[in-house]
Amino acid sequence: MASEKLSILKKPTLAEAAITIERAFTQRKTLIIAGDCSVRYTGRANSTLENGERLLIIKSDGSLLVHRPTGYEPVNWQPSGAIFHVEIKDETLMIQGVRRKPHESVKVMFTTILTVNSLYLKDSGEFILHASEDDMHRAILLKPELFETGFKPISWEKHVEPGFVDIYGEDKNGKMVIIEVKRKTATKENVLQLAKYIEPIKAKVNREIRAVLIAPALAKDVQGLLTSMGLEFKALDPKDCATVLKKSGNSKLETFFKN
Amino acid sequence: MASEKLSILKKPTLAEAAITIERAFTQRKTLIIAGDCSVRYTGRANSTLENGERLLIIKSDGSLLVHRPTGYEPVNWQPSGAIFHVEIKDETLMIQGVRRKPHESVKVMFTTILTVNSLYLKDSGEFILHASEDDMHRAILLKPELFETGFKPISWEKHVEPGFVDIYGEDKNGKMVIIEVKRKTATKENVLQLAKYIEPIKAKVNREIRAVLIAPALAKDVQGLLTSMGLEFKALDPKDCATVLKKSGNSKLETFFKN
DNA sequence: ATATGCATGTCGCAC
DNA sequence: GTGCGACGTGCATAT
Repeated sequence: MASEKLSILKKPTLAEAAITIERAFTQRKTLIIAGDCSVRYTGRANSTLENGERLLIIKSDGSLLVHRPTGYEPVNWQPSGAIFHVEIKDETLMIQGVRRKPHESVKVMFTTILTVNSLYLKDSGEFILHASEDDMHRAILLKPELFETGFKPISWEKHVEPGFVDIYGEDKNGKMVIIEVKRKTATKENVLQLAKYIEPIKAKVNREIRAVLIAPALAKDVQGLLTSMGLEFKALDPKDCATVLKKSGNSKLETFFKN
Repeated sequence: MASEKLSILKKPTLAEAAITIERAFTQRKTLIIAGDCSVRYTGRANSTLENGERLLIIKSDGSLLVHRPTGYEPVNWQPSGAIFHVEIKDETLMIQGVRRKPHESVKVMFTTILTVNSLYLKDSGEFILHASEDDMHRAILLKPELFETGFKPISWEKHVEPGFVDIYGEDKNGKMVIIEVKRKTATKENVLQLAKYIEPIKAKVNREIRAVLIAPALAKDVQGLLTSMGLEFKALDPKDCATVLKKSGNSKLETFFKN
């Protein structure tokens, strides 16, 4: 009973709730509390949230979420690493999560509690995401003609002041190519970023350089800026890159990485 | 009974769960489901999550969250606006949330369900956040000596190619001042951004210009870059700005905005 | 509708 | 620890 996998309270008193909550903390369970509360945050900024019915979720790693009945994002939160404290005072159940570095605190004050769910969740399932920017890098390294026939990648994620270059190599004429990859429609910012990367390289190596932005699309008004700065654009869909990787597996890629 | 504010199932069968879930959708309630599931996402990218015990939250506005037992962020999600579909097949309860624009889908397949909470949440409490970057703008406009005695702001959020300038004005000697405000430690990126902005302005107006970065702090290695580009830095804490605004209220600020 | 920039962004990775 | 950039970023705002 003390260590049941699952305990649920329906409309408990604050005192009853407090006991289950405390126990959940010591047993490192996941807590879900629904009820009428106000919230106060102090830390990197300050915020107040007046009374209303919300969901409070506290995980065993010390992360905290306050969710209103609408919206994808939590209205208040604490990333993992917080330490919690519970107390009842003046007909109010207060749960406080405190975190250092940065120092910040979320206080949730409940006046009424609808439910408390305390449960032990076991989860070791693997999560895999495809079609990231990194997948695009790998796909281009694996199959350089995704960019251009004759392109030979030489290096990737290369550190050059003032930052990193995603991929660089040589085209079929031996001209140096610098590639910046984006998984979303490329913006003005991205163009400026690429421009600022190539400037010092141009200054250093005394060769002609092609600077290429690879992305699924280009923002509408950016085309002009791009060409005026002497940069190139090549359309490429991250999903297509994921497909390429899927087809050829990782073995060939590892060979590439080794040399 | 049909429209109870709060219904909770403990270790229901999939069929029992499905009924409560369907009802929650039609009644626009908030759903919390805990159980063993796998998840599949298709849309801007693709992802798979193998079996494990998680929390699924579905709100009445069509937002969806899948939370693992650790971590602040949901492992899978759907922003508000999704439409849901429930079905049981092959000993599996599948909940699918589909959204258009962009077209994407999250499928959660439950093999076991620990709990279902279906609840109606009423929340009209006001949320107020202090110490945003916008608060910093307003504080400087209201009390220019936060930057420098004798500074006279002229405009803010002014559009100048290739972007916006946060605040501009004149110092006590009548020299033009361009200010970029950041609420966090300023990075190399921020410095370069400011540099990019002032170049075209310098070219246009044929006057000397002071370019100032205002932020709570400066990243370690950036000081050199900053001075080498002829930019200035002024430390300012967003929290202090919030205090300034709190003290003087908004009336004076509105007067400023009017003129 | 698209573009642009902030966020208590969070998170992971390199130095 | 700090710096730096990606993220299925989400979100509001201005055009």
